[in-house]
Amino acid sequence: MRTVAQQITAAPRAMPMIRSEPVSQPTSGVRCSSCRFKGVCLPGGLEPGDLLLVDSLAFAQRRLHEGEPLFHEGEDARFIYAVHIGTLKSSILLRDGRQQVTGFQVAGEIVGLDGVANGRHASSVHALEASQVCTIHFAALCDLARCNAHVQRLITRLLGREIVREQEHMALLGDSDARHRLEGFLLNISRRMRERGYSASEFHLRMTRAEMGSYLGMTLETVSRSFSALQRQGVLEVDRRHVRINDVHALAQAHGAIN
Amino acid sequence: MRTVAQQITAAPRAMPMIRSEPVSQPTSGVRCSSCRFKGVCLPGGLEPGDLLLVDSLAFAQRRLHEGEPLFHEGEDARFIYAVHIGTLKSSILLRDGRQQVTGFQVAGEIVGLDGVANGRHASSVHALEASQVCTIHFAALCDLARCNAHVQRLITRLLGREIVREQEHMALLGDSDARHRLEGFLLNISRRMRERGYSASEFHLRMTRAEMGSYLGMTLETVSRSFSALQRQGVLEVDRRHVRINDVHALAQAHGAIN
DNA sequence: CGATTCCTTGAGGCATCTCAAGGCAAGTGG
DNA sequence: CCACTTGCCTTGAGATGCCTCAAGGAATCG
Repeated sequence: MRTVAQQITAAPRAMPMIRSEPVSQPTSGVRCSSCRFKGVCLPGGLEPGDLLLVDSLAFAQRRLHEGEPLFHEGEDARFIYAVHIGTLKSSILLRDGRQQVTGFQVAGEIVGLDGVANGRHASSVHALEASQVCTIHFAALCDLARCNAHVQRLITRLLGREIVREQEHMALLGDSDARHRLEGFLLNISRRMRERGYSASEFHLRMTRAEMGSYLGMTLETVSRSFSALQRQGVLEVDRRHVRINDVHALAQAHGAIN
Repeated sequence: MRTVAQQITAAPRAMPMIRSEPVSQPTSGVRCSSCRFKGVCLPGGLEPGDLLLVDSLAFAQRRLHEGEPLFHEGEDARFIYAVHIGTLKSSILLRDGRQQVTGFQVAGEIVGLDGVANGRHASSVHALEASQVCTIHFAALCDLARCNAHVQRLITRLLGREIVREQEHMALLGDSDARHRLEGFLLNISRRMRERGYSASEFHLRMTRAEMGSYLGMTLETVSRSFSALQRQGVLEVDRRHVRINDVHALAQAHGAIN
């Protein structure tokens, strides 16, 4: 239990609370409870009562054009963002000036969590297509957590999942074979598409070969050649960014088992 | 560098390791407020009053022999752990059965955060030398957070820092040149040694060439050759696991600036 | 229609991997 | 105390998968 006094003194000192600050055009008032992605997104696993609590934050929306940055490495990090429509890409700057892609985010996924450690973003995020995000004032969310253990657990899980996701990425990068890395990437996309009600076997990639390559630790030429090789093997059919996996289950089996 | 851990290593004779059996019984009652690492460890940045609150958890200690596991991938994750003495290694199992090292932890660093997402550890942790950890019941820590916003912020920062740390590791892996990756690794160790009051230029590595290689995405032979090359260049002197960097500052400069 | 961006494919080079041999230090057992 | 074993490291030689460089095709756009 906490006292009212603690609640008052502790809250505003950490971060100034500016709730629906108009970063761009605030299409204010989007609520999780009526969002089609509530199952997989921020409030995933929350009970109806707690969901209403999160609704009270009434996330402002922000639209992004293709290529537009959401935020840059080093910038002030007061918000985290949930992808509502579209696809984003996260990246970090390497010491030699190259950009390393650390992730791709689709609807229902969260970006900006790298900023909660010290209030500065450690990565940059750009839109790969016309997109829309919910801007979530992190301090406000934390305030909710103070009144509600479920919301507190939510934040912890959110950050914890991000840690696991990054570990999975490292496991992917640990694969010594370029073709296998691409397979793993495509299977990952496939699963996320399925979880969102889209086809697991046929989808449209939103990123360039170079961006895939950066994410997977290879050059764009090697990505291209790996696609061609997988097509020759009859694993998939690829036409530019459109991919059809012939047998997702078989591929997953083969990928998991064989070297 | 002489650490406390080395004094301990000499004493006990090697004994057969039985996997799941806890070797130590909790030496209860270790408190953060009297720990030499309180500045860099879990309670870093906490004010004295809040520190006493964390003290109330009175962490049980657990001793680990060299090579002994702290926990395994897939196991129930109710605790997180702070390294009190010694060095740990975290790793994940790749789909081909190989073990990929994801991190090394020294005194004052936290392991087990990958388990807070869904209550199962996503990685395994082993002791690289005789070590000692504080076992922190995560749910109990979260309970404290409910009474105290600073502790809540502490947990968030803890998880957030882990996210940033993993991103830094990915940035390291993104470096295309093996020698540069090794340099980056040594500079990282150097910084952590300095932060703990040890020499930044001379230290003893606790892991094998193979473990370094796994962490850095190269074979043990390439690690060895890279060490030799750096020695030939006059950057450092290496004798087995003992490393002396001739000019840390110059190396950091060169590493940051040049390709 | 030219400019641009993205992708594919080829040829050659090279950094790293693989395989192999040997050295050193520490532990083990006679 | 000394052979023997074991684990770890170093170095060499050859193989290779990926990178670099280069050219050209296809879609998109102003």
